[in-house]
Amino acid sequence: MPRVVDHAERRTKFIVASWGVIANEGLNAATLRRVAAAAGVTTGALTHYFTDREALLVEALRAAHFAAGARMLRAAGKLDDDRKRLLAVLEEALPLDNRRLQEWRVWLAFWGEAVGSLALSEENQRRIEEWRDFAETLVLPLVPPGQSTAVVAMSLVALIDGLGVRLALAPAASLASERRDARASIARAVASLGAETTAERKATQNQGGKGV
Amino acid sequence: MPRVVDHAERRTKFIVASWGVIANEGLNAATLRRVAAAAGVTTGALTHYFTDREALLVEALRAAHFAAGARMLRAAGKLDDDRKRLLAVLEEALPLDNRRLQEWRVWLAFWGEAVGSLALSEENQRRIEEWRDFAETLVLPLVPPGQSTAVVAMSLVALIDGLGVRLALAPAASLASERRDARASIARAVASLGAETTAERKATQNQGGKGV
DNA sequence: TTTGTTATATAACAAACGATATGTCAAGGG
DNA sequence: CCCTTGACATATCGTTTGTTATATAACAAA
Repeated sequence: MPRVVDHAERRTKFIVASWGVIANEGLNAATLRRVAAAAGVTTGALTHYFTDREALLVEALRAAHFAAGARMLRAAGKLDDDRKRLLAVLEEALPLDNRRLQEWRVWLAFWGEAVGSLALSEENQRRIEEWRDFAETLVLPLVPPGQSTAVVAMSLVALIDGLGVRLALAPAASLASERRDARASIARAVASLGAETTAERKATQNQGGKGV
Repeated sequence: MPRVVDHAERRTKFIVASWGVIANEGLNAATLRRVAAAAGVTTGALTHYFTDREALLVEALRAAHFAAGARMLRAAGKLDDDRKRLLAVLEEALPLDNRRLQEWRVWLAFWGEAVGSLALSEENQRRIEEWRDFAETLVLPLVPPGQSTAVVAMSLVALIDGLGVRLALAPAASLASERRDARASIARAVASLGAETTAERKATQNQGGKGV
């Protein structure tokens, strides 16, 4: 009897609409009216699928985390070599295209707001821990015996976060060159990581091969 | 004839009050009424010193940048050794005490809002460039001849930003251990920076003057 | 004391917000 | 054909916001 629609499809439509508003106009601009308008409907439709504004925003953040996590797992699965896999995942994490740039701006907006909101800070903390654990497994076979895997992984994660923030805030004019520098930065970090284990045995190979 | 007050002192009082509100309750909570109450006055006093809410916030951001910059310059001036100076400045940049933690949370809040506001993004961009230029001058004597100074500096700045974000968002329970890891992370980064220049060329043995 | 000027409190107001209630239309089973 | 049910638009309420206007208090000079 009821008029039938795809609930999941509607919800993701609103999620995507809220991503666009947040990334382009900031989290404050993501009002119920504004998000509904961006999705081409009115607030009546939006409140039909999300009880609260906060529920919408938390789900938007969660969905962004999930999408990014899925992409990174896919990037990791393609490669066999440990160092190449690490590099591929780190590159996948950076905002090197517009979709990922939007994602980073969404995260950035939520980070600022996470201070005052318990639900947001918990969701953020969850993502941070997952991302760090994943990085540790990737880094494990590459870390030299004398060093702490946790510290090495934390350093790489922090490097990605810092580069991501920088790219997310970069003006459009300098975005291309900043992206180039960011890729060179993580290439250097991964190369110097190997230099103390494998490359030291092979001696002098990566000096001209990968340096930028 | 006029009733005389110290204008600069009043303005900084409001700036400091807004820092506290932003760091503890988020940027959205930093309304005129809330900031005025945190400063112990009403909105009438606040609007007497700042034309806009935006003017107050921009000045709060600018003042936070200025305070941090002054601290880092002071940290740099104390030391002569290049590597020690770099490490000291990087440690000074991290949120290792409550005052700096508050500062980082203020920045984080503004980063999220900078997307939608031209004035905020410009002020942010200014600070990012100054910080990068400063890092380049510190890194210059330590970077090996084959590598790009800009990339090395960018890597270190990104590392600091990533660690700072992580610490700014860390729950109070794990803050102490996270701070320890962060210090280990930058110590490792600075040490590995020297390892590729002086140590590699001089065979890692005899370094009386400039050793780690 | 008087007077003029500034600092601050108080009050008012329109705009925008989240939330909710109500109305309307579409779709299918009886 | 009717009637139920869900999807959605529209309208409204109470609250909070930034901003502005007005009133009061403080204070220095005349």
